[in-house]
Amino acid sequence: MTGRRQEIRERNRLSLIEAVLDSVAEKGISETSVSEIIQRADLSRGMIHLHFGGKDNLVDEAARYSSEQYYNGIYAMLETTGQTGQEHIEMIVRGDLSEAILNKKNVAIWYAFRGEARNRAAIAAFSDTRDAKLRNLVFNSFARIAKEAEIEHPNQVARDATHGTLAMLEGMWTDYLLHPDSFDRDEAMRIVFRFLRAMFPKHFDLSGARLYH
Amino acid sequence: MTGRRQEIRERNRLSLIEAVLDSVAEKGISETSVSEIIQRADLSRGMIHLHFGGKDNLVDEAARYSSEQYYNGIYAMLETTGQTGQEHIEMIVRGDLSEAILNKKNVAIWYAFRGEARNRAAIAAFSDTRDAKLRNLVFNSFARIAKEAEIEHPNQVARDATHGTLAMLEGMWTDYLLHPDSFDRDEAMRIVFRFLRAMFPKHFDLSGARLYH
DNA sequence: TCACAAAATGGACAATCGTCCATTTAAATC
DNA sequence: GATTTAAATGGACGATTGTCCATTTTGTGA
Repeated sequence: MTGRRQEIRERNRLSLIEAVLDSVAEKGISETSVSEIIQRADLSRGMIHLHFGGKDNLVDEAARYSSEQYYNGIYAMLETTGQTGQEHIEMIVRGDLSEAILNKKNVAIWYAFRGEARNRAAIAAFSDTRDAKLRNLVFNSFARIAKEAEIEHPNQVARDATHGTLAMLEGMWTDYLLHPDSFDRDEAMRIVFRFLRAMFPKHFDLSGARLYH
Repeated sequence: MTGRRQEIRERNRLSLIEAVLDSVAEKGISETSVSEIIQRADLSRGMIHLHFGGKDNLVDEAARYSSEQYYNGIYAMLETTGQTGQEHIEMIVRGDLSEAILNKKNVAIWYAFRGEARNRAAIAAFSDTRDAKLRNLVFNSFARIAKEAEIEHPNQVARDATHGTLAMLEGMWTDYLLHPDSFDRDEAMRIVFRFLRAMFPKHFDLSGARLYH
């Protein structure tokens, strides 16, 4: 009949990955042991070795999976908006600060992994991949905006804008990490757009993209 | 004679703290074991229990020590500069991005601890303390600047400027964490001051504080 | 110089870690 | 329904973890 066998197998594999993410979010990396993982996944001890060859590989895979989820989320949002550079940027900023992406669990996972990235090549690689993909997306939008704005060094300005915007978003994430309950998403967005308006007054205002100018 | 006894005791105590920081910087928190620590400190196994009551307390103490070092560094720099708000801000930005403070070891330590902060109350508290002290310092400077600038809602603007500036610096640290060798300190500063110039054109230019206006 | 006490030592200890495999379970095929 | 085989189980294993204390070392004051 169907590949029921393989279906169960893949479900179990995914259970392990999600168990790692749950545990990392809840207890941190250093308390995410094999016992902890298999208990959360409700599977037997041997499964980690069977599916991933060892705990470290599983953790790496969980980091990869988590990174992929983030990028998919941002990318999906991008397809629901207009095609101008400023609309893309607005969507990335809004998406990056939205409840769906910037929430307690994701932030806990992301910072836990990054704290270990320096000492785990595989995790560093995924961290880099996520960063590079996003950076490229943002740069392309700013490059279009800078060209439209007819300013002097459009490439240099687009680079600065990319760098500054991503740095600010990163800082907002840290704010959220440290004070999730008092964090104000609207305020965070307003500050980012204040920066963008200063750089591209024809393209942004304090609430996001300016469409007609 | 002198308190030679106590002097050695305190030196050993400090050796343990520094051994933790070295190990966390080099191998990460999860590989910083008691064996690793005492080997680096060149002391005997029982010393951790003797001085700190246990490994967790020692790690917490190391986090506190590291946080204090950071703040002392920034504060010392502040005393070598002028007294205007914009000079203070410039010094904080320069200091925060200087080799003395933003270097591989400090960054590795800081992010490793913060990755665990969510699950360790003591570390979260020091992280918060460092953040609150700096935030207060920056806000006071911006409040003076905003007042001088005679703008409409000086307190609100000072808050936004504080929030935005610290978020950006935070993001720059992350950049450095991920790509320490290609990181460009001057570029990072220029971007921050570009933001500040946009908010307070009479007080900042792309290279820092404007003194006369 | 000796006796005292504070400090440091290093190994014993139980608990936990991650790995691995002989065995059992159950889906797929005949 | 019987046979085959891939998947899952769960305990054994040695290594390593952090704690703790009986013992040794060493600075201090008599």
